[in-house]
Amino acid sequence: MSTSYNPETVELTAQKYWDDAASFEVGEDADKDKYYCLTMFPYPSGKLHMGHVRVFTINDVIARYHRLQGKHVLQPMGWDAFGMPAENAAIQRGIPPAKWTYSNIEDMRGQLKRLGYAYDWSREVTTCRPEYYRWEQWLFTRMFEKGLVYRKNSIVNWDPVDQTVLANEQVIDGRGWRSDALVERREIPQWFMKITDYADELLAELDRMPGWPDSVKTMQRNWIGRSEGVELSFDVIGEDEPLTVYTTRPDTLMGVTYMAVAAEHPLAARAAATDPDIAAFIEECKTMNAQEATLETMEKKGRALGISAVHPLSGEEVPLWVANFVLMSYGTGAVMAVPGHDERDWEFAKKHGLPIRQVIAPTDGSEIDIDEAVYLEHGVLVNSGDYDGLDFDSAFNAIADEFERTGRGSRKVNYRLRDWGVSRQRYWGTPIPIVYCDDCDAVPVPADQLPVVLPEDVEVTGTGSPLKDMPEFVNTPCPKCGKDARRETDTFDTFVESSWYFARYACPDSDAAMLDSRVQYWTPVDQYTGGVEHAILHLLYARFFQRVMRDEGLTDVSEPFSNLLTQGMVLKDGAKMSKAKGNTVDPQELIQKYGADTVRLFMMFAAPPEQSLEWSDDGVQGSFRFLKRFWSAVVEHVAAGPACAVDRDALDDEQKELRRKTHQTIAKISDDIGRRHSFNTAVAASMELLNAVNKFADESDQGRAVVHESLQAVVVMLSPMVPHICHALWQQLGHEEELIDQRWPDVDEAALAQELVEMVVQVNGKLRARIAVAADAHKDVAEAQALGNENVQRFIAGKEIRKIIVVPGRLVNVVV
RNA sequence: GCCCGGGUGGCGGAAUUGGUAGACGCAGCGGACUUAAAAUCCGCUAUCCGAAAGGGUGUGUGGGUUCAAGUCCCGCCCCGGGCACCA
Repeated sequence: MSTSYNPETVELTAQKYWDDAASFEVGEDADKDKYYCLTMFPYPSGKLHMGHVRVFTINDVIARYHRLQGKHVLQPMGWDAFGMPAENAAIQRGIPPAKWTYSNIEDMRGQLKRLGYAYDWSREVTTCRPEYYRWEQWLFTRMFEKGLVYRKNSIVNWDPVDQTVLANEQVIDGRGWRSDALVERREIPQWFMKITDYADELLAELDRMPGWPDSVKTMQRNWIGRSEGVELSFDVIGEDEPLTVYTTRPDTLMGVTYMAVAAEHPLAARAAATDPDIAAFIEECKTMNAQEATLETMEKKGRALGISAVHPLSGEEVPLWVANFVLMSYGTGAVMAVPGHDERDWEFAKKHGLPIRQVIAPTDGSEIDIDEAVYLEHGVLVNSGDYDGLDFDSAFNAIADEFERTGRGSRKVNYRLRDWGVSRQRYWGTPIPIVYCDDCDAVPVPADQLPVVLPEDVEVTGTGSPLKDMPEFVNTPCPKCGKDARRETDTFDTFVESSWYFARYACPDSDAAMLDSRVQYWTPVDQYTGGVEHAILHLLYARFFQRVMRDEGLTDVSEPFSNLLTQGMVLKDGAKMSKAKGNTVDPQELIQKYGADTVRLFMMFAAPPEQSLEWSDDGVQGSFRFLKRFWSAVVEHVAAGPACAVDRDALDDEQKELRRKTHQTIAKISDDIGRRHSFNTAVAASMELLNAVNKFADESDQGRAVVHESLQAVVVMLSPMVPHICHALWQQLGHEEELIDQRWPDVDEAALAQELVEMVVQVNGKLRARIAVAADAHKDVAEAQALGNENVQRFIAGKEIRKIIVVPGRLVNVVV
């Protein structure tokens, strides 16, 4: 073998070996301890970007590490192949979405292979294939039978020029991205999945998921947003139907000075019929962006409707308003307003000159001015008649009891979480398996008629819907009565595909059922890795789907992912890499220049996985330099002839010291990778050990033996990150058996023992000296040695020692 | 606006349970090798004062707790992610 490091030769050789030996294809072996290591599968956008390289490398390191720990590891890969970019490419370049997608998959698979990831390619899953999506169509029809899906009207962004529905990101400043037309809010019937049926379970289980980051669990808790409140009704003067509202603050009920309804509310519509100003306001609300971020930050506007409700406790009349921040689709489409104790109500009242009434006072008896500032805390009731003096809990219960007694309201648990709207008015997605019949209404497609195949040979123009224009797709007999009927032309949200692919990897070829018994062996996923941007939606939908599959009897598992690692983005010049900013770095070019191992190493070394990673071309150079040094250290050591075994009793002090460093490093890297996922410090520790080996110039038998032990350990421990070079160096070190089948090195506790340890001495918390103390020395000995130190004496001379703190093996702090 | 993160040398980052701030690497500076350059190797490198020994300052910002705070608590500023049709 040549003495200089040639990454291309080394990497292609290793990859060919793994390929020929099918090293990473795994079956279900009941005697082995399985480890399912998964990364969020990519959208096949055309080319791998650095973000992909980062997350895939992180996951590959974890997978290869666990294999060296003796686990039976499954690491699959596949494609989240439906989605908008394929349609955009079709519009711009006239290539059918299917053709574009399949060709991207080919390219990206090649790139992944060149990076040397330990994937079981025999399990590859592609979501735009009928053999995949037929099973989610099937599950949808099962959910239909169980009443877990339903149809209701909901709002979409309608582009009146292109006659099409736009995604939020396609609406720029209220206008369509292609047509520049003013986008309208339009209500259309859409399919929903009842994720709220599982809200309690999804929430409760978070407390029993130690393998997930607290930040993600908190985000999901807040997203589900369980609240306990009271639903109560207000009579409306001149109306038969009372107005129902939900509040979590019934204690502030006596502070209600007005109420607000949504623009689409029937009461508002009735008022608009006679009042052109209200009609114009409602019209204005139609062009309003419905995104939560916009709703919360926009100017709060409203109009008085000229009608009043009756306060259920005081009998007082409170005016009714229509307001742009109340949405018909959330809750009852109406809210009670307590300007004294709600931020938004306070601002609205100030703006429109509505009365503000204080009904809560601070518990400590201090005075507040409700005209100056809103008071949001829980406190003691005032100006509330019989309820005066009660605290939050007593008032809540007293008022809730009163409403339940009179039948005008009841306690209610509410969730911020809304049901999952899965309908998309797009071509490139899974057809929703429903047929509309004039007699039988919406009929699910029977299992034996699935899949409903998406026609792949289409022309996408960006105007209208391709499926609607295909009579051969749309026209079909009703599965129930046989009469002429029409297929649903909407497709699923692509989050549906990504909500169960992790289970399908266990049995990708199962053609008799969605999942088969192999799923019992592999799931749950032991380690799941992906971007934080998926912390809520994808991960919550996947947790929901897992339970739906469980309740369908397909699996016993409730939680799909035991451990979760959320990785940060790859930045360049402080910003996310994007074509628009022109700050992208092509992994392909770097691999050609330095090899896959250098790219992988830099990714692992430059930042801890959870943080964003700042790209640096110079840093890549440094990683390449390190691999060259690593290569020559091993090659030169081997060239000097064979090394004998370490004889622990025959080592001199320096040999002992290198050996201590070796075993300290083994302990550190094991912890860094296995427990902390701190790959950057694991790499740094390897560099330190290699630096120590390079400085160690002892050609004696035991000297070479100790070096041999170090190098061997580094080769094994770096192999999860840089598998190709380690594969070659392991052979250089004279091994016949393959590195991927080795075991992680063990720590020799005896080698860690130290006679002297360094302790620092502080005076009043400031570092004044370092002393060497026997490792097993008593506190008093360390204390005496510290006080005897010359520099310490300078700072304590003539002062009274008030206290001495000794932290064994670490420091002595003298307080004067 | 709300929820979740983050802020440490010229740069990426380290400091794991409140106990030596700046490991490791990059860049820079000095040196060796070379006809020269590249590559490689060796040394220095938070900052200020000092010849040195040593000392002062220092982890976005203002307070607080503690013998001891990058780490814990309270307020503020800035940056990033998510907010239900980007994936």
